[in-house]
Amino acid sequence: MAVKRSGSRSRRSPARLQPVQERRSDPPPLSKEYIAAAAVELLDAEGIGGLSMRRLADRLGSGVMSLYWHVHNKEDVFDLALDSVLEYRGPPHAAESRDWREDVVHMLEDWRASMLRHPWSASLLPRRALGPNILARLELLGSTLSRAGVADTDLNVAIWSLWNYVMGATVTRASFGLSDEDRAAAQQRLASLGARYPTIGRSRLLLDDDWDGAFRKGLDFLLDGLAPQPLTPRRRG
Amino acid sequence: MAVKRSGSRSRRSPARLQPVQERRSDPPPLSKEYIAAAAVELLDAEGIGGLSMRRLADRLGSGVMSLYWHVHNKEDVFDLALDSVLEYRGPPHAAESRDWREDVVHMLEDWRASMLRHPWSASLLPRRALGPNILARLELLGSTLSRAGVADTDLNVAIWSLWNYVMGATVTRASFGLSDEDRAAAQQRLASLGARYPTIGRSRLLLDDDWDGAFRKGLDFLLDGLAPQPLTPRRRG
DNA sequence: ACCTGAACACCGTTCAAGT
DNA sequence: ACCTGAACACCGTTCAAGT
Repeated sequence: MAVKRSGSRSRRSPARLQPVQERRSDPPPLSKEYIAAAAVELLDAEGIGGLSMRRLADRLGSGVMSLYWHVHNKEDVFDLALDSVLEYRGPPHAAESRDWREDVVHMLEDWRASMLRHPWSASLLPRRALGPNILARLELLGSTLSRAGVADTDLNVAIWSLWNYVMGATVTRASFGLSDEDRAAAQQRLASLGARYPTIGRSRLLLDDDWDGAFRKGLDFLLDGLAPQPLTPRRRG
Repeated sequence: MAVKRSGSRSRRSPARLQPVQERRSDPPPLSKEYIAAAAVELLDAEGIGGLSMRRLADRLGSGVMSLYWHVHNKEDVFDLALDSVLEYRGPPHAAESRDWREDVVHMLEDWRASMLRHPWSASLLPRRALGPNILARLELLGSTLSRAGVADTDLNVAIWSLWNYVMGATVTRASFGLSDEDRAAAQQRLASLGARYPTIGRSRLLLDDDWDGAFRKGLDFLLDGLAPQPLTPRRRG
């Protein structure tokens, strides 16, 4: 039974120094986190065009303008949604971390996978705001590379190269991976223009769909270059 | 005398763009190309949020709905604008082409530069539609790599890896390169959270601004990997 | 074939006000 | 501190109609 909170209001005992406990009322409290979560749901369900402040408020059971108490504007909502989708728990057995390269690959594959799970995140991508989860990923990437022996002077280049590659791969994949028949149609169009585009027509560029494999291969090339001498992993005991 | 036009829309807010310059008083032809050109101007001047169908029509001196005869919808306008900005004349002395690697680097640096000249293009990026200029670039890239000796089975991976890298670098650069003080502020914030992000705080990741150098370096690593043995250019005669 | 205004169903955000 | 509705200044696109 949904006992209305309004009734229990009078029952409020003047409990002494109540810790900052939040009351769970049926109209939810409306916090930044809660707004972000609802935005992600909406974006997942309706895509990037489906998120409006009104619809978001609707979903949260609040008035539209209530959102603006917690959030600066719609851009802010996008920033929150993007970052909230990029939490990272770290590579497996991080404590032991016997192979830095394996760790880096795990981090970057997870990054890409997290975004592809929410394809709208790719189209949000050129954003100035770096949320805590994104920063944490950059930090972890940087510290791992650093521990692996990348010199301080090369560290930023290494981080940005890898970041760029991951972002580009994600954006591309999000663009072209959507629909098989779309891609087939595009390749068809390409073939019909065969004279103009012989090479990519022949190679069936738009039909090739080993995206994961291609991602991994390019990543390996980058890593080969960024840490030329294959450092032996930290020797154990 | 452009009586009809100036008369009808005299209620104007004070600061409009380009008051008299392009009022040629000729009836504008209104073609796809013309619309694309106007869209690019508008996007350059006002950014991605500044392009609306109404404003575009205004700039073209036509009614809003006239656009829809030439264009399917607003997405279509974005596609046209993006592609129109990506024309490529080819590498220098293409006919002689003594060094494939030099050519590829030129193509990709030009690609990135073209987009950075119109920063809105980066935020348009995850698009399904490949216009003729984009396809021409892909074709030229593919054929150059192929001539350089990249095996057919590796060609798509090579093309996509390079494309991904370029797109990612462009998107990132467009995001963070905008304002110096923004970046300084962000790095400042990072420093204040120094405990949480020691590595990228120390490396001053957000302040590093040798974007061009970093781009070139990562690109070289990729090219090293994609064409491992430095093939001598096709012997002539 | 090409262009048009009016109308519809939306937007994000400001503001003054309510608790 | 937190939430609200009304109002403003916009949107993209459908439609029926005009040349």
